[in-house]
Amino acid sequence: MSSPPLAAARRATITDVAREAGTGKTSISRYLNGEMSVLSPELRARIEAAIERLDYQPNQMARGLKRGRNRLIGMLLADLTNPYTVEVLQGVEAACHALGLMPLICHAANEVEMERRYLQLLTTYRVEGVIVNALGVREETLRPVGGGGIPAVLVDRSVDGLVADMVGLDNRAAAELGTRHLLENGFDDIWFVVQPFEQVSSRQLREAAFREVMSREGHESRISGKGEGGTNLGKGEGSNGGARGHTLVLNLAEPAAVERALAELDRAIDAAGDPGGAMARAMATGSAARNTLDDATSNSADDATGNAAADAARKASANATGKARRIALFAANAPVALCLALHLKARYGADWQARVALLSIDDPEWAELTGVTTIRQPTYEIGYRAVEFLHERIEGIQTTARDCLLPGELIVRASTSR
Amino acid sequence: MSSPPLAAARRATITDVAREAGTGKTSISRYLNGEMSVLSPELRARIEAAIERLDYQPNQMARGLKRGRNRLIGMLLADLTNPYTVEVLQGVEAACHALGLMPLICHAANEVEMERRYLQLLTTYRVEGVIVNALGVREETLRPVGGGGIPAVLVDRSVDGLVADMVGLDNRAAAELGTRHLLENGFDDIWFVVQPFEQVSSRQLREAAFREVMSREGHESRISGKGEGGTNLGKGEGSNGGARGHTLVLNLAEPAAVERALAELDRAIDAAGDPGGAMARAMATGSAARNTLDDATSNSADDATGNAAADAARKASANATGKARRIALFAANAPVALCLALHLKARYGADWQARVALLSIDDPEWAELTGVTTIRQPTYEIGYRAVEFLHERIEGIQTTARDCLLPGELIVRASTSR
DNA sequence: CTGTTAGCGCCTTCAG
DNA sequence: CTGAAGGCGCTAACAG
Repeated sequence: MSSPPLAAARRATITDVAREAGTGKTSISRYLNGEMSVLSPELRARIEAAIERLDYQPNQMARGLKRGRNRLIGMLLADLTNPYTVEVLQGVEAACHALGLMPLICHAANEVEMERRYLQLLTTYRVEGVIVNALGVREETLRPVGGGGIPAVLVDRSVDGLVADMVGLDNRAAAELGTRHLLENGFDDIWFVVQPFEQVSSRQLREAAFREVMSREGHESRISGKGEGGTNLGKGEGSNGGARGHTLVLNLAEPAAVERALAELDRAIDAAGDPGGAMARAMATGSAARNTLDDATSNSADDATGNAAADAARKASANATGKARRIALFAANAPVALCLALHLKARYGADWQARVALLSIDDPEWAELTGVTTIRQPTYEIGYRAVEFLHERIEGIQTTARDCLLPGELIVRASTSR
Repeated sequence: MSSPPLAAARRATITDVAREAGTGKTSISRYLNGEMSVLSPELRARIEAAIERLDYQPNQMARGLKRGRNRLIGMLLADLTNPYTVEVLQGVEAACHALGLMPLICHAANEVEMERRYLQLLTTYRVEGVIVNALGVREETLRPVGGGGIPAVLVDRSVDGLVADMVGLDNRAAAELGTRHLLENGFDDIWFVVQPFEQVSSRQLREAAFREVMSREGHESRISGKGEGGTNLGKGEGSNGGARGHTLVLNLAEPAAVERALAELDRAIDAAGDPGGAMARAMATGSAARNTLDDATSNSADDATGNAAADAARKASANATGKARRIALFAANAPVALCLALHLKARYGADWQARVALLSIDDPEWAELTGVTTIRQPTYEIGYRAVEFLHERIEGIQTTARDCLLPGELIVRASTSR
């Protein structure tokens, strides 16, 4: 009986409520803002009733316009496809919830142009602050943010021109943790695989730390996969510390580059030999590689079932100089790890882990399923802290830019454990 | 030289620009709204300059307040952890982008209370519409939406009290596609595993379709896992069509319930026998089950390496009545599939797929890696269409509530292919 | 305790 | 072509 008409009736305004309650707008406003002590119980009751009757809900836009703060913060995400991002988001949401903030989530989906537009949008909506997980950002694009503009805090990576709080993984420590683990478990060749890192501070730090640890421990290391050929492999066999380090750049945005880099990797793996006899086993059980990714290195004319596998096996046995070298891949993050795993599975069959070990920063849901060793980031806390920082800035704190580096946790799984 | 002061200066308003340009606010407003034909080139140039000089950006809140529309739409998500959700989101973003809408993303994180609060928040921000991927919603909680309230379109599932457009997977067809595939590939026992489906229409439809196809094909089927015991298994062996269907409810929100359900599944699997000799192989290679999930059914005192596996193998051989039955699991969505896969891997070792086949609706990134067969939803399109529908509603279209059912695509992988 | 009076930043008649 | 005036829904001094 009291249900409103079906046509989308205009929402009630504060004026309507005032009229309905037989009072002025001010009292309604006071009620809305919880200034109960200043309202006679009688008036208060009338207001309550009126609000109920009209199903009134205050217009946040108008409130914001008036008081100059709208409790909105922007959350700019580089890539929601990355589980890391979703996890951080959970922390952000929890913190916002606790602090009475409302996050506007903007997903740049790996496009710089989107990033620019969203940033622009956020400022025109007058959010009180932004927390930014930026992709390659030139200072230019986020001029409105940070320093002289609206408060900002960076997540996972810093941006060159911009001074602002930042919270993320302790990349140096994490990379060292992983490298040490691989070294201690006796791997002979360690490939650090990472996306192009010129633009992204966290990748830079991880790569640099990897290289530093390797050399500090007396192992040699070099970079490849950046230019065209990547043929600077196979030289300088005379390593001193035993293990060899190698950085491989994997540009996931460019299929051709990915293919080239993976081909280089394959050559190295084939050259290393087949310690566990994985190839033979894989081919015997019939669960061998179906070569789904175009693989430039395999052009043999074997039967369709396992040509890549057969090819690899041949090379391996031909190459066997005696004892095989144990090889491990250290992925700089989950997307890289996934790409590697998919490729390896396609090339070496379901049993690929017997041949190559995989360790990854980030701990995606499939890691446990696959038995891949990982370094889990404290994602939830990263998100939570970011909002706390931002909140302090919004409240006017004037500290100099802070960095919050949280430690990662090594989760050892079958892939690297003996 | 022209960089603004470091202190966060108050943003310029339309009044500032008018003064700076030596004109009235009206002309600025006209410029902002692209009414160029009504401005003398000279004035227009002055305005342009003033805007540039002041780095002016119109306040969207104020605009919205005035004209009554703010180009904001709400996007209420049940669970961002589910890859399905992220994929749909991509479509939504693309469509919003194309239509000049800005989605406010709200993540309920599987909590009904959050859902209620966000819905409330969205309406107080006067979004022009909402697209809702609801979790268990009582009509009550979204009273402000649909029918008499703000335009809404449902994604993936419908809500009982609410009449609104809805777009999602053609669940009947998808479930039939999967079931048929399993039947045709000669599986003897098919378990349809699904989260509690009373509240969620899509789950209901999938389950019902599964059961219907089974019986239409002349196979029997029954439900279990809903109550306490779930001991209604093992009766009525006399099936007519050969294959047996079974629905298992897996309440992921309750660990105890999960454990019980999985235990029932284990019993069935053990009873079915070991067609491929998977157990023996797994134990031999040393990659056998490390029992990470607490498994209530395994309490043998074997060595720590493979107690569950050994236990299972013993039961299996003891149970072998001659020819083993081939068993397949049909997961109603990705979260269920992941839970099953993790459990099976823990119990039967890395080679678990030789023993049980897994087919899942949804196509998460780990499916390809694991070789699990899936039915991929047209997620991107679902999101895109949802926004299109909503946009039409916002523009005032008056059609009766529409349903858009998109087909799923079967992706056959090793798990079920012979 | 309560109502009146100004705006917040912008858009929209309506006269110049 | 251009500008002045009024108001969107709400809050914040000021008086009563």
